[in-house]
Amino acid sequence: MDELVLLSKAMGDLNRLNTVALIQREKELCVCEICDTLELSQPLVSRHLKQLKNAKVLDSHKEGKWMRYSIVASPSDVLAAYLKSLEKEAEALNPVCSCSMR
Amino acid sequence: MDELVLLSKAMGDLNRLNTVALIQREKELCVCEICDTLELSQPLVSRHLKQLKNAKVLDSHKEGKWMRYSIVASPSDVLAAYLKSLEKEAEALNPVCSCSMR
DNA sequence: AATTTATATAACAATACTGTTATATATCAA
DNA sequence: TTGATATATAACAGTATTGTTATATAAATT
Repeated sequence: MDELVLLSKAMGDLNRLNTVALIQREKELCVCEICDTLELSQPLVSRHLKQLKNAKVLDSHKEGKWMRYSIVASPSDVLAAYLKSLEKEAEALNPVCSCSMR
Repeated sequence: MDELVLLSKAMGDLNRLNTVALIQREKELCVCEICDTLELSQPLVSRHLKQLKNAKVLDSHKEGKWMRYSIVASPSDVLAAYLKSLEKEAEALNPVCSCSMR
């Protein structure tokens, strides 16, 4: 039950929903791409990402200087429903402002 | 998207998740039954119910002195996933302390 | 080694949320 | 009509959350 509260809280913020939608659309993104695309400050995005990882929405791995974030491999049923719903929303978001890495 | 934020926020509290689980299990409950069963104060439950109605999780109708709450007739896909997940959780909750009405 | 770049964290102000107590409203019963 | 019951709302304290600015860490580049 606590897992479900964590997930719900993680999804209860527009910036985080947009972040998840964007990452799902692009499969994998680094922090600076999310900042630039959603026009959010870097510390803010960093903290949102931490919360989404904690709620088992996102995974991350380091790639040189960059931290790459992606959707977890096996989403829970509720998360899967969110992801499906966010697919449509993701179309409305800006194209990714690629950082030097891509 | 705002609807999804509203829904997520509504589900991001253990007392509200328990309330939804209980109402789903019992089909329909009045406020005092929820207070007694979950051992929460009446004003607190009242406010949680208002938030759940606002997020389109619950419906309500007046029946004499009582306000009866139930799950909305046509849940969104994400809400449907929550409800399915809450079915199991509901079993762990106390039996309903029936108010004079039942 | 010094500088730049990417990310994370800490400290803070502003706002939002939870749960409480007190009170208002509305219906029913005596 | 008076009192009791069910619910809603207002006011409040305590806590949590958001977004900001400043700073730390870590990898890459010069």
